[in-house]
Amino acid sequence: MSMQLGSSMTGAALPVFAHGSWKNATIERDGASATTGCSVQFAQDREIYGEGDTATVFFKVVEGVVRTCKFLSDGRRQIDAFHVAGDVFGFEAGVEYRLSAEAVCNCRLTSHRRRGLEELAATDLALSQQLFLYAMQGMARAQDHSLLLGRRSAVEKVAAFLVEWARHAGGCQTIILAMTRQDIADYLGLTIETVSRTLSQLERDAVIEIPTAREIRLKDLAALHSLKS
Amino acid sequence: MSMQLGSSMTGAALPVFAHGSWKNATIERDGASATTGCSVQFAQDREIYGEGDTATVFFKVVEGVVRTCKFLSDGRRQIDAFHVAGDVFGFEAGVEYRLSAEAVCNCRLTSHRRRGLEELAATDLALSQQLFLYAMQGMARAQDHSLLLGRRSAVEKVAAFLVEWARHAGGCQTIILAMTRQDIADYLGLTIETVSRTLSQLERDAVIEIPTAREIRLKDLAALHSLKS
DNA sequence: CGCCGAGTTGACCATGTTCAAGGTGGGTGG
DNA sequence: CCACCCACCTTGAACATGGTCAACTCGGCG
Repeated sequence: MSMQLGSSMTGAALPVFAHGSWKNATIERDGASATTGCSVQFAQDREIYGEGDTATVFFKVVEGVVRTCKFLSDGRRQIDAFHVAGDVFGFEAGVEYRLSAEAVCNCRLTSHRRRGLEELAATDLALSQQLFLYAMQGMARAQDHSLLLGRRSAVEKVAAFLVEWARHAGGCQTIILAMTRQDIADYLGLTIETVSRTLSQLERDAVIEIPTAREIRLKDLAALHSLKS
Repeated sequence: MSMQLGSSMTGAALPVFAHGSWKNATIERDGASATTGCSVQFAQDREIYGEGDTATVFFKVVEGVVRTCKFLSDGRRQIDAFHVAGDVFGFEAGVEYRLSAEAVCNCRLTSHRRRGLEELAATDLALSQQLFLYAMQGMARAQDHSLLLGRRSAVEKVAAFLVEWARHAGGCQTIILAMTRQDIADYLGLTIETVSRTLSQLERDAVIEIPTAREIRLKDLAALHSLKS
């Protein structure tokens, strides 16, 4: 029985522990089911867990898209990240989830008991290192997001989002958005109207094409990259 | 010889590995100097390292304040965090520093060779777990910062900054700012003028008092907390 | 005393938000 | 099959928040 802790953790060239061959480490488990993923499904917009819930399990996306977000008391929402197939989310240092997680579309996930994994990690150095890498990449992602939110204009934000999502979509020219305009807005720290207007403007400028609302064709990738600033 | 990886990592009640007593773990080292901190000093506004530099060492603040930040090509700057005594910064998963680090004021740091630490971590489970905790807390901080930058107004941002910094200042009523208005602005994703205006407004509202520019007396902490929204 | 960098303040402006109206498309029920 | 509905999206106009530009103040230091 084996568990692979996610392509998101091994994709980039990030040699953490230079001496070891931790890369693509696959965690072998002989028999016990403590860390075996249970397959679970969530329908669109279903809450997977809420901020403050006790974090007994974490998840890996098999299929679909998940958003992790925080809410302010008045309902304002900030989406921290969209998680796609292979991504791990909901792994916490503390006892509670620090964010909420919701299914952007119908999703298949595997859930993993945290306790079991931790016990395993305590004896398995490679796994420990993998968890570390997961955390470091999460930090890097959040820091990049801060730069996006703090210092970029609406066009720059939208362009950055499209470029980022194009990678998710496998470098294809036409990207299919799993999320609504509201999701995009809450990810970029904008309103739904500004996102819509900005996309329309980009289409008028012949940088993109929007056949249907959820389908965006990137006509001028170079322009998009320079718009990111 | 021993190294303590920072109060910032052991301060909060964050039981990562529930079975172990990792808390306040002190890394013992017998003899070799690979991970022993060298004491280093940096004058105000000196660069400690730049984004893209090879990350051979990381640092722990002994005295003073350090900012870590990113720059856009046109000079816009986003400060990711201010690091105070006890905080570790500059520990990277990859080969390069992902942010720049600069001394906000005259600083004393200890620098630690990364390679040495990694070799040690490969054999030392407690240290491995501590590094993991460092990364997880860094991720949590960056995520909170994203919420601040994306979904809050100028007053809310400034109020949040003051409350946060009050903790750094040991819960004292009067806080001494090590950083300039420009630093605060770049941390909050605002301009220097907006920060200044917002502080003035808070003073007019009798929430704070500003005896000198770098000294802020928090008169109404409850009001500040509610302004954070 | 005068300079200089940091901070403050004001007037104007631009970007993005708010509020409101209309469009579009997929699904359901007659 | 078509009509209707509803959620999602787009567009417009007025508005507000924060940015820009510029003048001025303050305090430290030669």
